[in-house]
Amino acid sequence: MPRPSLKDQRSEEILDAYLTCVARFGLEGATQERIAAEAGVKRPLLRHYLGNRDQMVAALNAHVVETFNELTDTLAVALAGALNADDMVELLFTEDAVNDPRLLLAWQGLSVSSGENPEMRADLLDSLEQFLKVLSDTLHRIVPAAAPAKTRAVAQGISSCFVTLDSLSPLSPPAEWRRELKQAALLLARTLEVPA
Amino acid sequence: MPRPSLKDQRSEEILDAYLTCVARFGLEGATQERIAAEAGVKRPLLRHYLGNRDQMVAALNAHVVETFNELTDTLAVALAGALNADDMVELLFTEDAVNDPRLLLAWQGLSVSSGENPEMRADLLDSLEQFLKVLSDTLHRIVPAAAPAKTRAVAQGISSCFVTLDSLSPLSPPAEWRRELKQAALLLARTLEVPA
DNA sequence: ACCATTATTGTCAAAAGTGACAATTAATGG
DNA sequence: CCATTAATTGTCACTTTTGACAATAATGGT
Repeated sequence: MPRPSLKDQRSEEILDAYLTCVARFGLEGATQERIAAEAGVKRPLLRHYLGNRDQMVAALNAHVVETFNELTDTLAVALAGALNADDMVELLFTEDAVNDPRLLLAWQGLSVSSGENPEMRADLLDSLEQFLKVLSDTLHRIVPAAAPAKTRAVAQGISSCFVTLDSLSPLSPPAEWRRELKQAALLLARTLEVPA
Repeated sequence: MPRPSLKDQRSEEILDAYLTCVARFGLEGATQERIAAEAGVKRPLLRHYLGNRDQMVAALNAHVVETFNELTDTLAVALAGALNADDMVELLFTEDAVNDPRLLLAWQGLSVSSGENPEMRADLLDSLEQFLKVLSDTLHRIVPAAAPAKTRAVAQGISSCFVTLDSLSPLSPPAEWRRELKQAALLLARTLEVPA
């Protein structure tokens, strides 16, 4: 009887536009007008679907965290086929889906303003911890002999290179940097395979 | 004859307060009222000393870049005494002056919103390139035999760990992460000393 | 004491952003 | 065709932020 609800679809579209704006202007710079323009809708629709500003931020946070977690899961599956450090790094730095810098930029934008919101902070931290765990577990599977602490440190370093790549994207750094960061991750991963 | 000018001192104070606010609220979230409150002055003073909003952003960018460059120079001096990879990483991750996350956070905040401002973008990129060069040169001095490309990659990786440390600070991550990132940098640096 | 210059504050108008509600349009089932 | 529900838009009031100017206070030299 009722008109069919577009809530899910429209919410996704708006959140995606929101994500774009946060990546480009920062969390506080992502005004409702910019979001609406980006999404190609009128401003009042934002409120209709996502609520007021606080609720919008919460929704974006949930969306970012969820997307990041899904990405982590996808990555975990892909990494299951990695036989050595080279495979692993190759997968990490070529996965196209991962190559959307907006997600990481929004993640960082949210994290800076998460001081007043413990829940957001915890979710963001958890999502990163989960990502680290996947890297760490993969490394452990590939090189079981390595000390856990060392494996964990390597995972942190690789994650760091990976994150840095996206966080630098607004500066459009020279193309070599991408290769260099990738190679750094590679060198780091190999340190596990060649125990001193 | 005239009243003595406090322009330099006050400008520094205000810029420091500005830096604090940008680190905490992001660039767009650093309103003049927050800055004024943080600096302990009335809002019109900001305009008196630094001009309008655009000029304030430009001034902050110049300040951040300058401070970062000075820090890089200081680091270069300190690193001149490093004899091996361990020394280098130890210096990097203990220098107290470097340990002010506000600078890096503001740097990142500025970088995301630098798309519209090519000059800012160039200055920010240069400051990071200079930092990388110091790391790279130090590594080359310590291990001259290493291939330049490899040295450069290692410098990128170490820089990445270093930057990540500060950029995560708003989430107040577990204390282990600091040690892990430090050890990742250490492992990476050592890869130069043990050529395959 | 007076002058020149600067610091500092007060105040107002304009602009941007947000919240909320009413009104209109559109689609589906009966 | 009608009723119901949701999508979509229009619009107004309120708050926040910014820009700009005037006015006052303070300081150092003459």
